[in-house]
Amino acid sequence: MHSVAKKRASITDLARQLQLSTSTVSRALSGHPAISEATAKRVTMLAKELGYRPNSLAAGLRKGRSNLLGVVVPHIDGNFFSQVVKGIEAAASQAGYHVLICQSNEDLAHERENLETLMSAQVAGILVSLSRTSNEFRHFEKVRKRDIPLVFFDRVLVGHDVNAVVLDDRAGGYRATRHLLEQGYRRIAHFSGPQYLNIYKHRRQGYEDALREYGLPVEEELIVFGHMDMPDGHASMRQLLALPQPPDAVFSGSDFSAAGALEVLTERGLRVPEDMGLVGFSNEVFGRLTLPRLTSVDQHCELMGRTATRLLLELLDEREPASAPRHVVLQPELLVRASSLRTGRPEAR
Amino acid sequence: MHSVAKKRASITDLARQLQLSTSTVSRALSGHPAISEATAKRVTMLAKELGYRPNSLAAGLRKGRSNLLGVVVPHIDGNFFSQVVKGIEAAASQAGYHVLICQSNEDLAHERENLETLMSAQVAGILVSLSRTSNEFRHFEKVRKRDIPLVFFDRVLVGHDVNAVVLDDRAGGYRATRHLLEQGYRRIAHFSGPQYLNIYKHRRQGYEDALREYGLPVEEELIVFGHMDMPDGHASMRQLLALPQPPDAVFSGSDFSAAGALEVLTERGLRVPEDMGLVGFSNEVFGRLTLPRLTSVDQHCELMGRTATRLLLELLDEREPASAPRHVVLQPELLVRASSLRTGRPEAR
DNA sequence: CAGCGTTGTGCAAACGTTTGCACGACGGGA
DNA sequence: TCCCGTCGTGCAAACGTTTGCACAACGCTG
Repeated sequence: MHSVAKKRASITDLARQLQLSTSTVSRALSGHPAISEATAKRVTMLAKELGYRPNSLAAGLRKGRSNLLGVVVPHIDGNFFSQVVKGIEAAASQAGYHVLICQSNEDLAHERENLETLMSAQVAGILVSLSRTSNEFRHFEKVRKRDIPLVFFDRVLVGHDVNAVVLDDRAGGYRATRHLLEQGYRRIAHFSGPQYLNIYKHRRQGYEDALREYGLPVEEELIVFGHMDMPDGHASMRQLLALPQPPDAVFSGSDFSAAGALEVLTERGLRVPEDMGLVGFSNEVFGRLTLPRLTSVDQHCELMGRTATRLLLELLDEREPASAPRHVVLQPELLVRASSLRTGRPEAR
Repeated sequence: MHSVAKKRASITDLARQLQLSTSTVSRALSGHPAISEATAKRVTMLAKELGYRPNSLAAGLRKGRSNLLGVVVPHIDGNFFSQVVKGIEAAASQAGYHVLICQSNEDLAHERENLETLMSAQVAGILVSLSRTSNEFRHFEKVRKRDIPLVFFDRVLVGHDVNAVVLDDRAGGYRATRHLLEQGYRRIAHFSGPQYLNIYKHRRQGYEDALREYGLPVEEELIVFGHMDMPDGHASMRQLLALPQPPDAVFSGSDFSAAGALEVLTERGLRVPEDMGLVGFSNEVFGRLTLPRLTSVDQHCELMGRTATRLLLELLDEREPASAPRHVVLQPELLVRASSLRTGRPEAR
C-alpha cells in the first residue's frame, strides 16, 4: 500500500463503475425526477461506498456561482460581530453554503478590496456590515451590476434603500432613556458615534424622543460624539464632569464607552447608580461582571446573523433580478441591571 | 443602457482584444518569465482597464486546489477564538488566500462533517482547533490521505505528533501558580477541564510543578474538573468552600470559571484577594472590568492565529508531501491584576 | 551556409460538473 | 398496424483557467 495521495472519487469514476453516463450520475445525485428509482439507488449506494463528495469548484464553475457566501465585517473579534458571524455560519451551513469571511478593519479601502476578492471567488451572495469609515456607496454598485444579492446588517449607510437586517436602534435608544427617566434621572447625557451610520443616529434619535416625551430639552452640551471605545468613554465622561452643570445619568451608545465612563466615575468616587445612572448598548459579556452590573440594550446578535442569512438565501432562490429592497427590523431588549436602578424597583411602569 | 447583469471579463476576452492566445495572457498575468515585457505590459494594462479579476473557481479546478484555507473552530464567538480567527484571516488574506470558517460546536460529529465539506470545497489547507469532545483522530486520517496540509492550534489531541501551534500552557500554569505562592498563598486550588486536551492537562501540570517546587503536596480534593464556564465556576467554588479546609487561592484554567468563582465569593462576602486569591486563564476582555480586576494569563491569541497560518502557508509552499511534523510553542504572559495581589507589591521576585 | 540554442508565443487538453437536446424503448389509443 | 407520448438515458458542449509540448523566428557559432 503506497501512501500516494489518493484521488478523490469523481462523478466520472462512479459513471464508469456503474456503466452509466456522467449525466445520469449527476442527475441521480441531485435528485432529478427523470431518473428511475433503481438507478438512483445504485448511484447513491456506490457514492456512499466510495465516499464520493462533489467537487464544488467544478460545480461552481459550471453554474457560474459557488456555494459560498461572502461576509464583510469591520472585524471579527469582539462580542457583537463574532456572535453575528456565529449566526451567519450556522444558518449558512444548514443550507449547504459555506462562509467566506473578510475583515474591513473599519477601513473603506479594505472594504472595497474585500468586495473585489469576494466577487472573484464567485460568491453566490454577500453580507456586509459597513466599516465605520464607509461614508459612500460606489463600491457596491459593481456588486449590483453583477446581480449578486447583497444584504446589509446592523450598519447601513443612511438614505440608501437596500436589503437590510437592522436593529430598531431608535426604539433601543428610546427605551434606554425612558428607563432612566422613570428612575428619576432628569439630566441625561448621551454618547454617540458618527452620524452617517444608522446605528448611532437612530440611538440618538430615540434618546431625544424620550426626552421630548418628558418635556425635557435636548441640550447640545450633553451629547458627546466619539468613536465609542473605552478610552473614548474616559474622555467623554471627563468632559461631562467638567461641565458647570454635569448630568445625573448617561446613556451610552456602546457598552465600551459606558465601561470607560464607569472607570472614571469609580476613580472619582462617584457612586453608580446613586450619583450617576448608566446605561450601555450591546449587552457585552462584561456587562454582567462590572460593579455595578451594567444596564444595557441587547441586540440579539446571533438572531441578526441568522435572519440576514435567511434573507440572503431567499434572494438567491428567487431568480428575479431586482425586487424591491427588503428590510427586517429586529426589536432590541432592555436589560435592566444595577447601574441604572436608583429606585430599587426594577421599573416604574 | 440595459441593466442586464454584466459578465465579468475573462482571460479569453483579454486574449481576443489583444490578438493573443489565452495561454499568453494567463502567463503574462501570473508573471511567467517567458513572456516579453512588452506583451506583459499590454496585458496588465488592459486587465486593469477592464477590471479583470481571475475566476478563482476555474483556477482552483484546473490546479486541483483552491486559494481557500479551511478553519474549524469549536465556535467563533468568545474572545479567544474570535481573536485567533482575526489573526488567521489577516495572515491569509495578506498571502492571497481566503478563509472558510466552520464551527464544530464542540461536537465530534460536527467536526467530522466540517472536514468533509472543507475537502469538497477543495481547500488548500486546514487549520483546526479540536472540539472539547474530540477524543479521537480517525477523521483526520482522510485529510492526510489526500495530502492536504493540516495545522492544529491551541487544542491538540495529546500523544499525536502533528503540525501544531500551541501555547506553552505548562509554563502558563506554572507562572500563575508560582505568582500565587509568591504572594503568600499556600493552599491553592485548581479548576481544570478534560485531560485528553493538551491545554487543560498542561495547565494542571504547570500548577503541580509550582507546588512541588515549593515543597507543597498536590492535593486531589483541591483540583476540580469541569467544563470551565461560568456556571461551572459557581459549582466548583461552592464545592471548594464546602471542604473542611478550604483553599486560600484558586488558579482557574479559564477566566470564565474564575468569573463564576468570583461571583460566588462576592455573594458570600469573601474578599478577593484578601481572603482568597484568584487567577484565571485567557485574559478575556471582562477581566479588566471585574471588581477586583482579574489576574490572568494572556495567550496572544491573534499571534497564534497568524503563526498557525504562516506555518500552514509554509507547508503549502514546499510540495514535499510529508516532512516531520512541526511545532511552534508560544510563550504565555502573566498579567498581574488586583485579584491576586495580597502583598501590595506586584511581584515578590 | 548549416546547425543550434534562445526567446516568445500558440495549441490543445485537462480539471469535474451541469444541462439542453436528442434518442431509443416501451405502452396505449386510434 | 401505426403513431404518439412518456420515460429514462446518453452525447457533447460549456464554464475559465493552467500547462506540457510544439513551433516559429532570430541570432549566433563553426
